[in-house]
Amino acid sequence: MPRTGRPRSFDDDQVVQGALEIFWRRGFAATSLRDLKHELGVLPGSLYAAYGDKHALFLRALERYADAAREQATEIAAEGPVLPRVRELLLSVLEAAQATPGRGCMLGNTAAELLPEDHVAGRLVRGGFAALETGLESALDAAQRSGEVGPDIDCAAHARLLLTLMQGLHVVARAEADPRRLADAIDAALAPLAVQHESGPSGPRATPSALI
Amino acid sequence: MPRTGRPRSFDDDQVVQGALEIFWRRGFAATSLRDLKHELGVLPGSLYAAYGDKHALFLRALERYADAAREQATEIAAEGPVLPRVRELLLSVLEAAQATPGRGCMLGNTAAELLPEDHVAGRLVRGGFAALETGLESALDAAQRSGEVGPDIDCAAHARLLLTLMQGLHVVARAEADPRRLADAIDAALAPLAVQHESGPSGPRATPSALI
DNA sequence: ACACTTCTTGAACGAGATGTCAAAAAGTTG
DNA sequence: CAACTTTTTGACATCTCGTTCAAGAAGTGT
Repeated sequence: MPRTGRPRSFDDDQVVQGALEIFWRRGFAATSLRDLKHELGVLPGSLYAAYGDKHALFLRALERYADAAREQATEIAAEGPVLPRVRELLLSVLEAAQATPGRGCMLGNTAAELLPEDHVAGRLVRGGFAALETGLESALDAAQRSGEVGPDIDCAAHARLLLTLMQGLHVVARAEADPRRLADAIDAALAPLAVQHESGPSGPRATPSALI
Repeated sequence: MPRTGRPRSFDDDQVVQGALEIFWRRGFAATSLRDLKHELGVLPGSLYAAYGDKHALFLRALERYADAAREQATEIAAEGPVLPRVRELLLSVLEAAQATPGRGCMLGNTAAELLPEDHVAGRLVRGGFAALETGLESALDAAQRSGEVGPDIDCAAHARLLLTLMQGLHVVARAEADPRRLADAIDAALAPLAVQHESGPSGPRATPSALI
C-alpha cells in the first residue's frame, strides 16, 4: 500500500539556515513572511506545513545558532596559548561588526527583543550564553594550570566578564563608525589576566615570589 | 486681531516622558499608536499634529533618555572616591534588571533594533555612548591623579571597557534568573584598576616604589 | 496504470498597523 | 459677544501582517 506522498521540494537545512540569516539580521518581529518567501523561495503555506508558524521557525533558527555558539565555545579551550585565542575571539566581534554591520549576536539580539517574555527563546539564549561562559571558564582554568594566567585570577568571574564584554561589544560596535576603536578595551580587559604585568614608567616591579 | 487658538490639553513633557517609558520597555517597532493612546490618553491625531509621526516622537523620547544619560555621566566624576561609584553604577544595572525586567538600556536597545539604518537615532545613541565614555574617562583620570587608580592604567581604554561592560550587562542580565550572579564579573573588571593588588596565597607583594 | 498520500500554490481572511481628514470643540483677542 | 485660530475627536483609508484553505501537482508503492 502507498504510504509516502510527494517529497519536499526544499532542503530543510537550507531553509533553516536561510531563515537564520534573515532573523539574525532583522530580528524576529521585523522579519515578515514575505521576506522569507522572497529570500528562501518557499511560500507561506509550505512553511506553515513544515514548521508550524513563524515563531517555531525562528526557534529552529535560534537553536541552530546556539548550537554553533556551543561548538565555537568548545574550541576556545583547545591546546596551546589561550589568551591570544580569546583575544582573537573578541576581536572577531569587531571585525564582524565592520564586515556585516547591523547583525550583532543573535543570542544577544533575541535577549533584547524577546526576553523575558518568550520562555522558549529564553531557554535557548540561556543555553548559548552558558555554553560560552563555561567554554571561557574551562579555557581560563587550563591556562591557569599551565601558568599562562596568574594564580590569583578568579576564572569563573572572568569568564562571566568576558561573555558580558563580548555582548557589549556587539552592541556598542553598532554605534561606532570604526569598531576597531574598541580593540584597546579588549586589551584592557585581558591584560590583568596574564602573569607578567609589564612595567609602567615607574620601573621594573618586584616578582611576587620575592620575600622582601 | 486673534492670533492664538485652543491650547493643548496635554503637557508636552508628560507625553514625551510617557512615550519614553513605553518605547524603552517595548522598543520602537513593537509599540503601536494604540498603546500610546491607551497609556498616554492622547489620540493619534493629536500626536501627529504635535510631533509629526511615530518616529519623530520616538526620537524626542530617545533624546530625552540620552540627556538623562549625559547628566548621569557627569555625576560619575564627582568628588571623593571614584571606583566605589563606578561599581555602584554597574551594580545598579543588575538591580534594574531585577526590579524592572526586560527594559535594559534604551541606547543599547535602539542600537540593536535600528542601527545602522536609522542615522538620526544613530547620532543620538552615539552621543549618549560618548557622554558615558567621556564621563567614565574623566572620572578615571581624576582617580588616577588622586592615586586611587594605578599610574599604569590606560584610562581611555578602561572607560571604553566599562561602557561596553555596562551594555553587556544590560543584555546578559536579561537571560539570568538572578542578575546578581554577574556582580563578580563587575568586580573582576574593577579590581585591576585599584593601586593595591591584594595579595594572593603567595604572600604580600613588594610595593612598586621599592628599589629592590 | 492506479490508488493514495503529501506537498505546493495562490488567493483570501481577519486583525492590527500607520497615518489622514472633516467636523466639532475650546480657547483667545478685540 | 463675535471672529478667528488651533486642537481634539473618532471614524476612515490603506496597507501589511500572520495564518488558513481548497484545489491542483507530484511523487510512491502495489
